Amino acid sequence: MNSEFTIAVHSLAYLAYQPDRMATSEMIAHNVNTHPSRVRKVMSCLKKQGYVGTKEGIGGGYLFDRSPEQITLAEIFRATSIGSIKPSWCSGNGDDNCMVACNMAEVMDHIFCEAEEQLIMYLQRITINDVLERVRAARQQSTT
Amino acid sequence: MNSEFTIAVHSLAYLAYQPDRMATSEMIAHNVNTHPSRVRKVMSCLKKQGYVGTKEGIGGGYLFDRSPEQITLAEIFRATSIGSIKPSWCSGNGDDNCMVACNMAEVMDHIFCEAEEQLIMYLQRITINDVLERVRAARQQSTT
DNA sequence: TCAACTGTTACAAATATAATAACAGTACAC
DNA sequence: GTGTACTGTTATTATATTTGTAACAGTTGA
Repeated sequence: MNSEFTIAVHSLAYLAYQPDRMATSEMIAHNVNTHPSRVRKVMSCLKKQGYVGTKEGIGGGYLFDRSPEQITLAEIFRATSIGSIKPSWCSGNGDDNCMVACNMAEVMDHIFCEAEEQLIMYLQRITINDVLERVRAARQQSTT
Repeated sequence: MNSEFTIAVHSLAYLAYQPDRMATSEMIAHNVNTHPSRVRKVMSCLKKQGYVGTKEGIGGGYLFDRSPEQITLAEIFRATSIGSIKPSWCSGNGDDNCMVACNMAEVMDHIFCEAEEQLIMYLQRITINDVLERVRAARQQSTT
């Protein structure tokens, strides 16, 4: 799977963690441990879908546009990584006369598509707020 | 996801399609449209798990060891591609003092792990025989 | 003992992913 | 206005992963 999903979730959790302040791409990138440009690319996508607000110019950056309890990971997955379950390689057709060779790609495609739907149903149950709660719980455990 | 899963499923469906004859890696590779060496690598793995029988030497090749109705795609996935849902890149720790930065990798890891379990549960419901049936159904549709 | 296989390793080629640089556009401070 | 600090976007380079291919030891049967 594409790691843009990870970047998006981490960035949103970071925004949820400090809800009042605007965060610049540089701040987020430092927290996520990647390049600011990559963060901007992902956040630009999230902005278009209405998940975050942005402000250009001095004092600008990113801010939540909806509440962290409303946004599920399913939505983020759809925005950033739809179709990434299916491998790019597909078993082609080396034998025109064979029923299996001719139709396997289509059958596998369908299987990967449904598999992704299952995945999305699972991600539907997790919100950005849940992620932040889990982060808090993980911290708790590592200090005991 | 790793395409070895696709190669494995295609190969097994091909074996199920002509259950009496042994198929060589070359025959399978031609049908799957890849290199015989890649097929041998995948099949070697399936052999170790007891899904297919192999015979070396003249007249050798691969043959089903269990019936196609028994083998689910979940088993094949586990044998070939476990762990491949999770992206190799993970959001690292650029900020030691931040709870989010420190624990996000662990939280995401857990999410990907559970997501994979969901996927496996879905694949559990599909057997190699089902795949062959779907191939037959696809053929049916394309001729009408 | 030869031919036709598998099993395995090593390496080259192709592709995908991530990092980085660069710069136009925007908003605010002065 | 002009400078500064930001986003948005594109292009390019570096790195990692995936796939294809070759090579050869080991096995089996004619």
